[in-house]
Amino acid sequence: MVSLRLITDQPVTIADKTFIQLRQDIVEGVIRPSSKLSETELSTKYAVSRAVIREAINRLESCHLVERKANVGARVVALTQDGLEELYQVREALEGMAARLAAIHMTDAEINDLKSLLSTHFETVQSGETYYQEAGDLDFHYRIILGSKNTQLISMLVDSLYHLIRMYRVQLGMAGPRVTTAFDEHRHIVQAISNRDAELAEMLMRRHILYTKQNSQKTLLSHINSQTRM
Amino acid sequence: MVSLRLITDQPVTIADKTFIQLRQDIVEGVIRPSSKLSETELSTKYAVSRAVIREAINRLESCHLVERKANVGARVVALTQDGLEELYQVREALEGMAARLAAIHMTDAEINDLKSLLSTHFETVQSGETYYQEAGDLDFHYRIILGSKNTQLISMLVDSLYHLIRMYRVQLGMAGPRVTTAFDEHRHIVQAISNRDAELAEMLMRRHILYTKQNSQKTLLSHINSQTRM
DNA sequence: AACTCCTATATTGTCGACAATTAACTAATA
DNA sequence: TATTAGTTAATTGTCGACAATATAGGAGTT
Repeated sequence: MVSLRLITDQPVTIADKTFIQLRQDIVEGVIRPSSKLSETELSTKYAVSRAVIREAINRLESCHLVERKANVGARVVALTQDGLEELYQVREALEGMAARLAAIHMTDAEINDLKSLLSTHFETVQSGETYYQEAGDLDFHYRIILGSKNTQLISMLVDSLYHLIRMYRVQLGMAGPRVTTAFDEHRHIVQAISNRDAELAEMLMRRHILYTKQNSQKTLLSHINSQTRM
Repeated sequence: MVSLRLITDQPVTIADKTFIQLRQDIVEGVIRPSSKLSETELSTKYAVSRAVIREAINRLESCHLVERKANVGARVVALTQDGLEELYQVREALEGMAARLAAIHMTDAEINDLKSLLSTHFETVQSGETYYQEAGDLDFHYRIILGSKNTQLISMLVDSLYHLIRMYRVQLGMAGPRVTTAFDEHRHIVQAISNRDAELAEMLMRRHILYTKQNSQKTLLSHINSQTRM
């Protein structure tokens, strides 16, 4: 139904697996930001042919995880404050629209699932654990994104933007203290979707992402200050 | 500065040229929608190796101009009403944000250029020619998009979304009667940007795109009705 | 010593061939 | 006749080799 081959179906071809492996290694910093990607080196390292590596690198370029120059080669993107800012601006626009469309297109059953997911999170918060867990937060956002039923939108967010954001999160250690506040924001968004108030859902989602951005930037700044260089 | 290698720099490699040629042929309907892209066939047709064709097809997939299935092959996307709807939803979100950012980041010189571009268009309208010319309209939108100074945003709009939209326009013959009204909308957007009113600029751009969408859908509908199938 | 030009080396770009998979066709059976 | 299994043909996936380009280093000159 949706074209997210790499999400719904498991990878079938060597190039698929290599692409996913490379992406993971880049996102998690095994391959450092700004470092060069030598095709021959990687082909021996991952035990595949250069053609496979080339295809993987091409796909990574489409995700904006690496940058290529003709006849020179590919480098992993650098992590900069401007880059993070740009990312969150795009995310605000796209995911705001996703929330708007989700309020229109999600089925009642899907909305109920979303509510029960929120309840589970609420219990987690009450039990003292930090709510803003990677997995839980991602689950929440993914459901709304998928709820938009817009394949273009879904693909842009899930296939590229989220991996880049995760790269910043993982490598600059952005756990953040936004524990209970984020939960309330989530709750209000779900309420708006449940009321089929598309306008409000978009607005609340955009504000939620704006807050998240400000928090991330603070974390990034302190991270830069604590290091000599990045 | 900006990563738009294929926009700013001219293509240097055979794969670049082939990609651009293939993209043009798909957008302009030389290669029909929903038709299969045989690698061997294309490699003989364009007189390049299969590896080059494969790389081109991979890039086309990233632009959402073709869809691939592993071990089966690639097909040109189909032109559907839902597809057009999805496209315009994404465009509204992204280009609205672009207008917002342009109001913040465009230099005074760039804004003046935009104003003089508008004046040129005004004269064209007065002289009786239709304003909503492909070239003029595109020029206007591109300047605002580039004015956002957000490379992610720019890349998404210029490298993929706009080619898809143009594919619909060209193949379904959407010239549209939105002649002078579109001009007024453009004028108001420029005014908002000139006033550095980011909020208003985004809102006006979104409405402008919404109008364009409704117009396109009307054209598409009548196009479908005049044909037995599409 | 600084600069330019040239050469050598390493890396990317391109190609044709082989391997693996899918789709179509045929034949056999219920 | 419909269905299933097997076989064949065609297409895609993968690979290693060769060609073209860029970077680095050294020789020569001012």
